[in-house]
Amino acid sequence: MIHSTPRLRFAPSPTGPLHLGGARTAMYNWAAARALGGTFLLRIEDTDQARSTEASLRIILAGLRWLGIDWDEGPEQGGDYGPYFQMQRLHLYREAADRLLAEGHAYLCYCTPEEIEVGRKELEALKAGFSGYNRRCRSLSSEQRAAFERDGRKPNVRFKMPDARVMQVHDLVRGHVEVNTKELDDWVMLRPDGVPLYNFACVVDDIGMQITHVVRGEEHFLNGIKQRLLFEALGAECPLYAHIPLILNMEGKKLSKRDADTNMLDYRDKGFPAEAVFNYIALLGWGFSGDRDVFTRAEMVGAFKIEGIGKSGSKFDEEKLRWMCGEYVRHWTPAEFVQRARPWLADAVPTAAFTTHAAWLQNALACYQERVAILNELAAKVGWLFADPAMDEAAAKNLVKDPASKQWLAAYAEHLQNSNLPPSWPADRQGVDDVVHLPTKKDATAAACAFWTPSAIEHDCRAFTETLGVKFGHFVHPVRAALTGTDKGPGLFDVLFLLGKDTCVRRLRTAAT
RNA sequence: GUCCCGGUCGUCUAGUCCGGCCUAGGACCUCAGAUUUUCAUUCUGGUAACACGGGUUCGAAUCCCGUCCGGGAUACCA
Repeated sequence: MIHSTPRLRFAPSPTGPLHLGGARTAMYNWAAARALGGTFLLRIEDTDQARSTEASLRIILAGLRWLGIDWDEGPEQGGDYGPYFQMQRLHLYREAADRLLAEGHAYLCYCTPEEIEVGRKELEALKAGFSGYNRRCRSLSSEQRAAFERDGRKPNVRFKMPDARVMQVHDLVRGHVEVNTKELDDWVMLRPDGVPLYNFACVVDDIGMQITHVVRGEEHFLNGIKQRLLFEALGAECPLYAHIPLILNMEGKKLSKRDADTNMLDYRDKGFPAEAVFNYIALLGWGFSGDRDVFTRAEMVGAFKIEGIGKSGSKFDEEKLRWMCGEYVRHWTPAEFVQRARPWLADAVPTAAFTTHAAWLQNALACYQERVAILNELAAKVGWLFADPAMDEAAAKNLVKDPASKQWLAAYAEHLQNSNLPPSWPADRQGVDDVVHLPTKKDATAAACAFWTPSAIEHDCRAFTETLGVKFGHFVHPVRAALTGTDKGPGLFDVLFLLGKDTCVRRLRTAAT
């Protein structure tokens, strides 16, 4: 190991939001740093001035925070190895470039883009395989150089690649790989305006920030070769590299806007639990164990090894992500569920329900905890709790399936009128044991409180259907339709309990007419 | 074109390094059943894979070679 403490980084360029792939890269670096007891830092690669924006940076940082990926050094955090924005480190690149120039590892290139293109075409015509920059400026005489300067040409700084050196490298994920440097260009390190290009800035900073491990997408594999050479030229030891496969869509193509939300914050805003998204992303190329795939961040850190990342590409599966979300939602306590769902309920639930009728609301929402995976699905389901619902098609059908059902409803309305059904929200429900946490504690006994519990209501209802001479199974469907306007949802007696006497009676009578 | 990497159920993967414990395990999806007042949850069970062809070996998903397919790279983007 190069440095005593492992130091890892995530180095996004703020040219767009934090997407799935970036989130995974950040996560693996983060997890490795935490697992190794090292430092995780953020470095902002903002050298693409045309595309970098402040807004993107904010979105990236928010996305990371949302996923629970925290950094020890970087933006809004500081640290001893800053600055952490590349545009604030230009002098460091200039220095390194001068050194490389002086030591003969780099040279000035005066070629115009057009000239480079012409050179490339010529090499291509040779059909010798590799085609790139023809290295014309490598061997410029001082006269030629002076002539270019007189023409007002401003030089790039190019790195001198070895002609045909076989690089034997070890990649933490790919293992032993050999690459011949003849496949590589003399690449540009520094532009005339002093702004560095990716490979150069990356290495100068990895040295400066004492990075020990680099986990990044496989599109950087060849960059890794260029970078190793640069580390060597600069007399520094290079970090351990791990190049991981990309995330693909279900067709095996590059993930696009059509396949998944490209912005992590979209998942947040739709109500995907962050823990679930984190958990799911972790699984894209890494396995917790042979027989478990639900785990906490801490458990991941405990089990994570860079070498354990898979070599084959993985496809993003929305269905499994959705399942994972449900898995997390169901494990929250009812109180937690209310609290976490609240932002998505602003329009669907009256504020008073959260404050003066919190216990009642908690009961009501608890009924949906196993029926919802993504929080934005909730609002559309709970309307019947607060306002007389419109009847959907399936419910309307259930209402008329049996010609006698309207009579049942009318009779049941009368029956409930004289019953111990709890009062309706938002009327005073004092004395009602609203803390039964439906639907998990249906067995609370009727004797325990002044008003009926769901199980007591059911008991009574079964008896009632008998006196009515109707099969219980037939009876419940029209009642559910009348009360909720749909044919799905919580247990019917939870519905009655939550709605209370006045509302139930009113809706039954309305449906009976 | 050239170079690099990969290929286990439809999907994510375990197993591959150190061949036998793999008649290939788990999860999602799907199907069937159970529970049930609906939906959902839960439970039980089923379908489903070592890309193909050659080797090596007593024995190969695991090692070797070839083929095919997929991905990545080949910038004054990162």
